[in-house]
Amino acid sequence: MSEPGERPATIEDVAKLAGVSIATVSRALRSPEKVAESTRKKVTAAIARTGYTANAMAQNLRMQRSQMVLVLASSIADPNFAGILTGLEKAANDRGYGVLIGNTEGTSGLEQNYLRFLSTGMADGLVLLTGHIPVAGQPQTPLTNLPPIVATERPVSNPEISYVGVDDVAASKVATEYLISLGHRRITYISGGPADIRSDLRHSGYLQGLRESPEALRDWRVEGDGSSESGRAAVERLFIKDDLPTAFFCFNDNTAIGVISALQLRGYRVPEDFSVLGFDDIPFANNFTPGLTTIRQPRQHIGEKAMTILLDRLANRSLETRTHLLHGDLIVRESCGGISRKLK
Amino acid sequence: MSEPGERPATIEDVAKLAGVSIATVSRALRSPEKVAESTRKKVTAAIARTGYTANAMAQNLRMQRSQMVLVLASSIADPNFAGILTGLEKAANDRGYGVLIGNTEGTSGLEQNYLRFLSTGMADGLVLLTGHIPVAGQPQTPLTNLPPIVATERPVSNPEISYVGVDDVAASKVATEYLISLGHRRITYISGGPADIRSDLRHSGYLQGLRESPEALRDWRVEGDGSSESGRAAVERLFIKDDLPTAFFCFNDNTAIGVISALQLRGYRVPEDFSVLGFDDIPFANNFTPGLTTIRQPRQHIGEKAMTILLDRLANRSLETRTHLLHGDLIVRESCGGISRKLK
DNA sequence: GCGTTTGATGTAAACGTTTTCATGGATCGT
DNA sequence: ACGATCCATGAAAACGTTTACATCAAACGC
Repeated sequence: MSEPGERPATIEDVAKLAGVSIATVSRALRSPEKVAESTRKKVTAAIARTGYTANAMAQNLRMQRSQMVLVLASSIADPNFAGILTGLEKAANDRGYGVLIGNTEGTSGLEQNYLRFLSTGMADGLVLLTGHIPVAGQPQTPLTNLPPIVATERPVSNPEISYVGVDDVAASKVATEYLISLGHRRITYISGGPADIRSDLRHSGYLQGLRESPEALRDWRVEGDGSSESGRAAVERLFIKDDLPTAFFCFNDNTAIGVISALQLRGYRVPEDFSVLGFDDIPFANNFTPGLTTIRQPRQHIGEKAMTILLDRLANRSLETRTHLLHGDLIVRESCGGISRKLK
Repeated sequence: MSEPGERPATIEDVAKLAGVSIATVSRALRSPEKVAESTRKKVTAAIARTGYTANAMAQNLRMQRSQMVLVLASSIADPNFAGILTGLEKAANDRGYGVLIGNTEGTSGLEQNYLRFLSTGMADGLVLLTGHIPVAGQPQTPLTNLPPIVATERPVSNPEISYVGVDDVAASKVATEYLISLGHRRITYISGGPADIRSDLRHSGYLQGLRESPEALRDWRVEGDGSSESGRAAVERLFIKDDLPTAFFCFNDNTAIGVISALQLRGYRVPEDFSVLGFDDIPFANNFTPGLTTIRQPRQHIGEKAMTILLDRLANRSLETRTHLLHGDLIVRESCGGISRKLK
């Protein structure tokens, strides 16, 4: 029904048409068992005729909620973002929640700006992909009384905040052991920069892996920052010293790609001359030549789990904050090989 | 100051503290010129003391709007999505709007589901990245009385819907002319599948490019579907016939990557033996080896422009629907070369 | 000085729901 | 047959705003 120029039908229109009160219409929709079969039918018919849909603003105002979750990311373009968002979105939608996104570009100003969704009640909960708790610069913004928050992708050190992510330490250990099993004894870890906690976690997993095989034990860490450019730079620095590893374990796939292209530029081949192992399994890892051997982040699962924890918390505020680590599989492609050819 | 367990301050708390009516508080905030300097100061002070922030639900209910835009995408993982979303989000945020995202996965069921945001008034406008107008399967959902809609990334053929995107025809013509200028006379176009209008647009740009040079004029179109796998398959089919081009103009970068890897697998080199030109300039085009020569989509600009048009329309409903085409630059990297070496 | 304009403020309606409480009729147990 | 219980429904309050309208004092023109 609903004519072109017409305003949307309200609960009152339905009530009038069905010959009942608005309370009954509301009940027929929200708790049908409380209303007589016969009148429920009348209401249903009236709803169909009017094309009524409940106004969400009015509902949410009355019920003091928004059915909306704010997702704050420092970069939408991050290769991991899409997968995680897919998972977040799916879990939210399954439970009737909407996902509001905010791109902070790492600036505190934008971050503050997005927090308005929380303080005005337009969002009930917060998912942080930024790696830090939004700092309330203004005295106005009360850090106390925060809504439920869950961090993903990058951990946040705060007991009030749940975290869901891959088990960096365990996965890095597996990765390192794999390199050792291929015969490598000189393995460099290229870090993701000092600001990123994950870089330290992966480093410590790498150390645990090395510890299994005493002859390989050398904490050989070169600083990078997670960009492919920093991977290239790291390789160049190693060549200057002429002290070279036979394998690289990189903080992420971007770095690994940088490492590989730097090596290729110098005329070396991967995996024949050097092995390179990444982290993330970004969508492109498979299209790269050579195919990247890497640790896969179960991005979608991470997103789903994070949203589930958040919504559970929203439904039951007394729930504990949790930190939930998911397993990251080693994906073997072509960028790692045996030590045979050079050994040095 | 807002104590821990306390409920957020309302306009009434502020009014009481300032010794005025709630109407005056509202006016002090929305139209300060209507309130005396002295009382405005009292109100401001009271607001600071209570930490008051207006409840958005109440505001929006009263004002019959939501300050929210729904973005419907068929795949969040699409390499173009992040850039466009960044632009959409930026423009929306600049004007106080929020961005609600919905991942339809191409299924009509999910699509319908997300439309609830529109019909319940949780969103004021719609951005479509799906390439089609959501079909209302149920008689309930009235296609009449739709909110302002703008399509991006994929055109939608409907006069009621604005469109913002790259000028596919012009850009494809430039791409083809570039290949011709390198000396190529046998140029294949690998399509993006029958379902995608853009594939036809790019094809017709390709034809226009060929027309400039009579000796190259051969409408040589091979069907693909936009995936790298389909690029690979297209190459294989050409090799079976043993009728080979010297250059490939591909519907998108994914296809181009598939084409290149198929050629490399057969032992050919790009660009020495074949030239391959893509479309999109996906973030990875630069990291691929060889670097992809391609047409760059100004993703962020597209997003910003689309959102601007939508919000303008929201502010002034009588505005015309528009279709706005942006220029796509040719980005020259390494995947295209002269014809010299083989000529055949 | 007296109507009239002006300016600042308060009162109350409205936005569209959900839900508590009251009401009245039917059903029950005895 | 009568009080108690139950069930379906309606009236009205509440959620937190914005804004049309009323009010009243001060300033104004003459």
